Amino acid sequence: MRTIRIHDTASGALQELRPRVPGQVGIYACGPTVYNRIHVGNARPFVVYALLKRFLQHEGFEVTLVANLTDVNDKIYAAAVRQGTTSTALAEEMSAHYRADTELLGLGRPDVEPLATTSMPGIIALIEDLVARDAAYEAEGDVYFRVRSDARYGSLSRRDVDQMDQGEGDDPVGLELKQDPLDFALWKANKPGEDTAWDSPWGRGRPGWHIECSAMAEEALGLGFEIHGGGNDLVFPHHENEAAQTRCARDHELAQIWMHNGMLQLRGEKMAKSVGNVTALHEAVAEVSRDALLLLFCSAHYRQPLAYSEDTIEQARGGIRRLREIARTLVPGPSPEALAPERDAFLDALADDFNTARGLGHLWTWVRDANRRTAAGEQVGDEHLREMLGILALDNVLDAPDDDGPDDAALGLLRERDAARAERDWGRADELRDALAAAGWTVRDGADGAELVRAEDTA
RNA sequence: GGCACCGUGGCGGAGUGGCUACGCAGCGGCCUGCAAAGCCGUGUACACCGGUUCGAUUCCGGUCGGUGCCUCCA
Repeated sequence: MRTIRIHDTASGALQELRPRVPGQVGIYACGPTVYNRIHVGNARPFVVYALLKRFLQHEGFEVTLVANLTDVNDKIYAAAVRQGTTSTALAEEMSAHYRADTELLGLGRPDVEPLATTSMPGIIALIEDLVARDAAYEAEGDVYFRVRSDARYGSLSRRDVDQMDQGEGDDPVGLELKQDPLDFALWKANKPGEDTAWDSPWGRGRPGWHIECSAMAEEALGLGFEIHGGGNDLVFPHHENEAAQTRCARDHELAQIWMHNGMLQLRGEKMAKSVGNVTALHEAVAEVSRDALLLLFCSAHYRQPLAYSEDTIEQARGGIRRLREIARTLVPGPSPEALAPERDAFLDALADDFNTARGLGHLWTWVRDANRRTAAGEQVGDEHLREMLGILALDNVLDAPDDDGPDDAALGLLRERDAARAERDWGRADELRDALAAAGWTVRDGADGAELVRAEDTA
């Protein structure tokens, strides 16, 4: 079990992972608001935290990963009205899409996937506690959080409350009810056009955006859990508010480490629904392949912006091809001890703020050294590589495809070509190679004769 | 305007006070009938200007440029 360090946004420094209960780690990752299908950018945190969980498990930790879905929200109401459906139907439809789309990544499910709509008792109880402590107040059926009641407000995003632009752009009603423009809604009274509402001590209504996460995270993981994650666009206001709510209600911090991933960028700009430059996740998986997409996500440090472009996608595809290639020459079993330092360096890199990019450098060095040994006639065991790729959920590329090998027709052509080559009839041999290529097979001539490789693995 | 982050060789992308990251592409070579794959070799890279230092891409200050957030956003 290595010492794990993770960058904490609140302190701006690496923090050692120190679980409340030794060996047990809770991670809460903010998921999407389900009003349309998620895009590749939304997949980055899903991937980062799923892989972090795998790495921590590899290191011997027991990990509980919680990823919520926001299924009640202004955006959902608005989209439902536009589409002539109910917000409940829309949220359910998009939640199902979200599960199916993320399932395409082949990373399993988070251990808990709470919904705001099924967490109302906890949400309401938390708001009641805040009101009882005078950290929140009711106003005509709304409840607002009193930002200035939290002396540490702004500490996560390093903002000075008195320097902040004040005002809530699109909610003039709320502005009148607030005692301070900085305050934000914990509970919103039901309004015309909103087709869902829940009973509360303040009348029928629904929760604000931030309170659900405070409630659901505490319910699933307790207070002071190890890692709270999400995209860095959530640092303010979402996570700042989440932290403030729990702090004021519980006199305890919600999480120990606030971890934030960088944005996926398309042509230098954040990929976002609001920018309108999105590629749907399910389309990206279909076009890029699940394997290359994961490798692409690992190619840069999680905190850095990641360019999603023809070039970076092609490079990721090339990486997968290279792995498939070496898989053909490795044998099952232990790897040479001399290669262990690269495997260890890979693991050390992940332990140091989950630096997958640095880790991959060592993985590629391992691959090169293994290829060198193979070329020298050594049988190289795949154990190290399988271990490293397993953490990245890419060990599948080492396994032969389940579908059938070359059919009789292809093998016949190969035999014919062997015969032509034996007669040094190069013209005929090349024709047959072209015929095999047309049938989807790439010919590899080696010391032990020719073999066929699926063209999709080499193209 | 405020806060945060970033500017590394053709591209992507780590990292470090002095020692090859790594990958892709290119070039040369080995192997090969040719090719593919693999291997070997190959790049006066650290935005600019000052400062600290024996020495800075790395630390400090400034300039320029970019990205994110500033109550919709992963």
